[in-house]
Amino acid sequence: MPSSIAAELVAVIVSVDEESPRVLASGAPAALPHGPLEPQHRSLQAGLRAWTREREGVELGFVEQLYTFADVGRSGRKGRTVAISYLGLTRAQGESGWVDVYDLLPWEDARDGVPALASQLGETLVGWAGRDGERLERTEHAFGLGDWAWRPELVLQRYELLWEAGLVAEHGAGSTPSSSTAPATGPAMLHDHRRILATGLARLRSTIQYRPVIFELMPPDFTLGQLQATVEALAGQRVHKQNFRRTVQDQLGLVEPTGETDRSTGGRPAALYRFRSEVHAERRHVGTKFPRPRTR
Amino acid sequence: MPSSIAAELVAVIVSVDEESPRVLASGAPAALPHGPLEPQHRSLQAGLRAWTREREGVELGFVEQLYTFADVGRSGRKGRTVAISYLGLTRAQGESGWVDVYDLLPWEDARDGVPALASQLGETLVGWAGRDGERLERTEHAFGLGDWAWRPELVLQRYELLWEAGLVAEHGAGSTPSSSTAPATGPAMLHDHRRILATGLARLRSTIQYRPVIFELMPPDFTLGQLQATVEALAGQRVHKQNFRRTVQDQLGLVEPTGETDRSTGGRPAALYRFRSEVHAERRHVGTKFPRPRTR
DNA sequence: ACAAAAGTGTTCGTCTTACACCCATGC
DNA sequence: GCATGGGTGTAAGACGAACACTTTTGT
Repeated sequence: MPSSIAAELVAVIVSVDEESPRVLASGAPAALPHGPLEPQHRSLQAGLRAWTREREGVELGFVEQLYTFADVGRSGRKGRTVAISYLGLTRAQGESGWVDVYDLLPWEDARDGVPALASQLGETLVGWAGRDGERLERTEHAFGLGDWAWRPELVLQRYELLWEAGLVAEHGAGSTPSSSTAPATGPAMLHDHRRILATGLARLRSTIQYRPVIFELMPPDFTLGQLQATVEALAGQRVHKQNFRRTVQDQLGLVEPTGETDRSTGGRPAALYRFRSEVHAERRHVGTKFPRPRTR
Repeated sequence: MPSSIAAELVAVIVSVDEESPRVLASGAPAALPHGPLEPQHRSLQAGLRAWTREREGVELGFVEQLYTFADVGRSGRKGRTVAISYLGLTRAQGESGWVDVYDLLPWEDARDGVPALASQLGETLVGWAGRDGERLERTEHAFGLGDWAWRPELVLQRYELLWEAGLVAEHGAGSTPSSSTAPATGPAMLHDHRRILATGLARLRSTIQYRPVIFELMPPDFTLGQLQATVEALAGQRVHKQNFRRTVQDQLGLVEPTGETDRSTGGRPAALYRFRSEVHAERRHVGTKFPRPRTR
């Protein structure tokens, strides 16, 4: 007979502010929206949507299950708490409650090259790894050292290395990083919420490469420049402009021009596009592949 | 405060018998290994390994969380049961308890072309979809109809369509498929275990394309022909021989010749290879991409 | 000899990345 | 005029798929 266990939902709700990705979080230490499973909802996804609408006033577009965390001691409570985490996307950029993702994971924004903080952390981890070949290889792989290129989607691998090395703070469990030697790695979040956030960002960065979920984050009408800026904000990486435009337009039928233009861009007016809603969910597997500039 | 809920683990444990993939299952209706979360295990993965070793006598290699099922009524029990499902790979081909995956999902083996059963089911689903454009497009996409190619990894999409149309039996919930018109779609499994199996096969077929987990299923020494047969058994699809060999060998450092040969192949003796264990887990992201023959 | 499977060399075409360049607007 | 971002054509190259062919065994 199954054991009785405390179970909760934790949500990584993401929107984009043209410049940077934002996540719903509140309190001190910051906490992702979370709460118990409500028995009245037939499916978890439906429950999450209702719950986010009622409690946060946010209507979700794309929703995807992330991971179920159940390690003993993951919450402060004694005994085991199972957390089923979800990723949700919304274009509602409602006023308050949003936190810049890169304030919480400050080494993850590589739009202007790999940030100095990431390089410092990589070096620190190389020292931590010492003679341990596996640790060293994981570090070089995750942080783009040696022969490896920086790969934006390895968010979780980077976070887990930092956590193992005691370089990131987690509220409650574990010790504070030794602030003398180590660089500042951003604020702790409640329990393991920062790990859950890292899981969500990793998944999102992977997903936008092969499914056009990016449109869930855009306003109804947008320019290709805005679309590119949104992709770059999430990916934490620049993409090749000309090829990005082509890729999007060649995904025949995914977007269509509205006929209007946006003159506020500071240069030539940009044509506005909209996502073609006739495109059904399954057709959308074609994805928003984006060409990365060959850095290195 | 989190609600108290019944929680269990369900495992999709896979091995390959050169000819066909096998999964651990037992009983009537067949059930995947499952049981309550044991409070003594710190992490779920560790728990699953210990649990599989003790109860099934199987030592797992690769382990990965699949999905957490929590729909009301998914188990026979009243109220909600949360099932955290895992995929595990092993080379231990121990005697009993193994069931051929394609006995349970008989439309999924496309090694000799898309099976007649899959085509029949596709046609039946087209009828079921009727004027519903989204259903029709999902069906054509999942079953490789119209302009779409058959994609082996869409296991779950196919299963869910069949389930929605009432064409697969699930034990307890739902009705039996109307046996007069519909083709036979294999035996029911306990509760939603066949759906969980479909989730596992889908994940496995995706994973082998970009991570060399295939080696977890091979004996220590193997020929490239055996390796190819194993990939084909899982993928449910033939691959191009010459390019497969090259791809494997070009993944420099992934395999190395043992110097021995296997003369039992019926033709020219085949060189034996082994997986290079010096290759650490993180390096292994390079993957076992396999070239598919261009069918269509 | 011939069947059968192992193994090698090379061509062809597509898709990714990059480069070069023109266009339309505000200041 | 010139800075700024929008927008198009085309070439270099990597990679995937296919073809043609040789090698080594068992019967």
